[in-house]
Amino acid sequence: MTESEFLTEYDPAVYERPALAVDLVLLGLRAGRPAALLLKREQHPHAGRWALPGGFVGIDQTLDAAALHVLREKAGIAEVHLEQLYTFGALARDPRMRIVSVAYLALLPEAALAEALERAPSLVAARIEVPWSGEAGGDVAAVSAKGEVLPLAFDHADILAMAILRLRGKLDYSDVGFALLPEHFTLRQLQDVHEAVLGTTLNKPAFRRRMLDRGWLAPTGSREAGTSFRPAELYRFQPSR
Amino acid sequence: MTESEFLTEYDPAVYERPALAVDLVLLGLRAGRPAALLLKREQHPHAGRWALPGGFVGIDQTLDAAALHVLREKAGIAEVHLEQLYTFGALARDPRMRIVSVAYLALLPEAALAEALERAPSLVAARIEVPWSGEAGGDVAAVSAKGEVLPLAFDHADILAMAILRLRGKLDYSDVGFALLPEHFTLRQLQDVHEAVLGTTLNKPAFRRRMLDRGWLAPTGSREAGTSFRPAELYRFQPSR
DNA sequence: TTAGTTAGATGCGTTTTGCTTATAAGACAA
DNA sequence: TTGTCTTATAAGCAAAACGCATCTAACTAA
Repeated sequence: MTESEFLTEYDPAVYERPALAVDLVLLGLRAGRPAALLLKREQHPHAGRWALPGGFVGIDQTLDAAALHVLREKAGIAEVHLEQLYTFGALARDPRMRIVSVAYLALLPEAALAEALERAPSLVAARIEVPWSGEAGGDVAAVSAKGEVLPLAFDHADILAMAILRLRGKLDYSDVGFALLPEHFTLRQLQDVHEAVLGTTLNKPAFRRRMLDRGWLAPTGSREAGTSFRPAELYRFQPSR
Repeated sequence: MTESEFLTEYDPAVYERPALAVDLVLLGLRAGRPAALLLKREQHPHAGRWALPGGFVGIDQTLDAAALHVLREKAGIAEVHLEQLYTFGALARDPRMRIVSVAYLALLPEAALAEALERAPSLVAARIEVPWSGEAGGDVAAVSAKGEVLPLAFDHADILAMAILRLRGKLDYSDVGFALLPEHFTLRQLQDVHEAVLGTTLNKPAFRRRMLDRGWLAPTGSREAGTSFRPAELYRFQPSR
């Protein structure tokens, strides 16, 4: 959009249009590490490689709706944090035809991740390793539970890298961290989420203070159960006062 | 992109595709306030309203290339900071047909902004006002030099809002601020940029210390000229050490 | 020389942060 | 019942960051 001359002269049928798709990074934590849900490609191109779940954008579908559709149909989940990441438009992203893809980031609490794995058996959770090269964030690697490096299809390594980097960047000034936790959680669990995403360890008292001072945490009054030591207070996320 | 079944069954010719465009927020500072370059629409729809310069994405054009093309053709500039902002895909953004638009943010130093106004006489610089509603950032308003509120076309108010918000968010942890300055600049000019973007005043000694400690500033040894008072040291931006 | 103006530096109290240490609360075993 | 183990939570303190007022430097203009 879009100057007048351009559009009035523009006949939609004349110019070939790129196909438009969405790709979803379904991100959660497994064993204290970031993990994404991937699908093994059976057909060419990139048969045998691992891809993000995705789908085309219908002519009467918003981008968000297309992403939600993929979330429901391919992962069997809804009700998770979903945000647009970035749009990838390299010419040869897909060897078959020109496809521009709007990447989305979905954040799954552990339960949602397990549920997705159950409902969609073709999905596999792969640990995502991001070398801490300063801030640049070099090449990511997807690693299976057995420790094998999974080759990624298309430009999906770039998309995964951007997802992790975005998450890292937003973590301590926004409330995205809570999207990876169940409704009730302890401060230690919240810190584990931050440490997993950042790939570092954090100072416990400082982290507690910072989080409590934010005003986002409401104590529930109850405590975690099943520990063999002092149980921690359970908190709820309370959006901005 | 995109599961195998989906794609092999997908015949590009069968499904109607959204048109794909780019829209550019050409942002600079005028008289200490953020300003964007807008075009008055002459034709329907939204004739008489003001729009961001934009254009369609060619089938053999990357998104960045399409944005650069608009930058050169419609504003007569190149060599400015250009980054992808967000992709807008509401169904009725454009009443004529379904157009998905990838928004880009270009940051123009004062000289580039003036140059664009000269080379593309149809462009008008409009001050962008963003109410400081917490962080949410309510409706933006584009205001002409004469103080008139310019009605914006399509969803371009949303795009402008996102541009300003993104800039505010990145300002103090990234180096985007320098993209709005000439090669040599004083600390006061840098502070003016930050104050203009944030819409607040900043503490001078604290700002100086913070900026100098970042290690991004290299003193040139020369000083500004033409002042009727003590001239300030000129600095250069030196990317990350 | 003096007044006016802004650059740049200094000093200091307050707040934030990192880190260490102490106390509290539960399970469990003796 | 009591002591031990483990983690939660709180308290204390030094270092760093920050906000703010003030002081000095450098230049023009009269």
